[in-house]
Amino acid sequence: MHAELSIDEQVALIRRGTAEIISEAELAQKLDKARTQKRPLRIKLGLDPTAPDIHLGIAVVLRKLRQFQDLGHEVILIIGDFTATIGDPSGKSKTRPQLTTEEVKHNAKTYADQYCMILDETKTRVVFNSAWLDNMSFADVIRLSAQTTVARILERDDFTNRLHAGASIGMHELLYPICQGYDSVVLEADVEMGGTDQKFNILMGRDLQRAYSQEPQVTLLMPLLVGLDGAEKMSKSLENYVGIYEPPSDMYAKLMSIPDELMSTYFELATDVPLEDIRTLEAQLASGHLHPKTVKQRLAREIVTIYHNSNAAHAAEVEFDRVHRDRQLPDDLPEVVIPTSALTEGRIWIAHLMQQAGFAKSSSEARRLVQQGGVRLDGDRITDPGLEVPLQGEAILQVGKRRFAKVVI
RNA sequence: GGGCGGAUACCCAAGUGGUCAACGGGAGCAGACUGUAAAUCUGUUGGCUAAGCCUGCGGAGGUUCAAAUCCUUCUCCGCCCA
Repeated sequence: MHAELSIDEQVALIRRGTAEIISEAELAQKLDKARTQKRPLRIKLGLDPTAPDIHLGIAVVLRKLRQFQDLGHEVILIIGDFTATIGDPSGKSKTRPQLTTEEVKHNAKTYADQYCMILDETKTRVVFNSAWLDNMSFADVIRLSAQTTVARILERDDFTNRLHAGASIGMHELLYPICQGYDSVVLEADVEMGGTDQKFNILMGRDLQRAYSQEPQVTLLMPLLVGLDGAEKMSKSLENYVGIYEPPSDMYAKLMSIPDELMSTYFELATDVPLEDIRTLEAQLASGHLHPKTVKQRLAREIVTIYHNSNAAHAAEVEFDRVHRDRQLPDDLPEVVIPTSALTEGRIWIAHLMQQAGFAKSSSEARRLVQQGGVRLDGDRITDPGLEVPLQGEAILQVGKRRFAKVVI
């Protein structure tokens, strides 16, 4: 697709959004060699099958891989089914739980079903690292371990910090970077991609490749996308993520909730809006020519368009304005059917109604919400936590600003 | 192998016999304000048709009128020495 680009142009394209490339010169060299030898580069990405839902954070890396594919290269996704049983200690302050083989297999399959949303399937190979790691003998492991030193492994921040803080470090965790690095050796990877938290592991791959007389892989690191909370990196477990399979309206609303300061990062990492345009937007925001909300709406539209289409993005925007700006009811309300058995003489306690609708985990919580004025029935605020609601036909239950349900018998 | 210290709610962290459903911070939730957010302010955060009752401070026992607090034991974790 971009095969006519010069090497410099290709490097510039790849550079967008990256946090670090080790090194650009090596990358240019490899790109050049690939062109003259007509051999696509092997771009490696290790995926951790612990959290199988692809979100915008992982998409940052996948989209970069897609650029490589568009330049004619091959992507190898390594499902770390073997290494997941160890648990990558990266960025963790404590030992990760080890997954069972069954859990890993299941998660890995989900990934494989999802990556094609972003990647070009014809240029993607999916491999499981258990294919070679499973079969290593203890002697093999010892030989491999001999390629590095304890001091080298302990250079890693997470380990040093934990050691210092008196936290436990499992022996097996020390082997994690070696396993991942060995993957690169087996695959003879030309480039390994990852988030900045993967720097150490990826660099270990370079060391091991040299030890096995291979040309070391280029290390390409993407920034970790900050999640919706504006503080932590986007991750499933922190529930601050936008999944690429989410419905347009959810995706749109979630994106509108990011702090303003995050907008340009999101534009740069999660959309295809050209860098010059992003700089223009920033300038107009700074000078007050553009309202932050209009810019954020553009962002939300751009992203929804990537994973759905522009019509869906537009519809999501209309919906969002209606619910959040105009405080109207959403278009389609989830319906909650209340069995007649839950009624006493045609009435139901408000707390139980809320629980039925899934808006409160306990009647205590429901009470609190009522007392705090967060509950409305057919638009009227409810103040009495003991209220017995007479139910006939249907009613609109609202809890907080964004949870709605149509209650029917 | 020996010595010492620790485990409290979503997380961090007070509390060392009753006044403790448990200080404080973070985070979450709700309300106000907004631009949808952020920031700010306020309230709230075990359960139960509740001015009451039940469960609860790593697990299991025990002492006591009364235990998160004392004793025994078990599990897990850290530190120091070998």
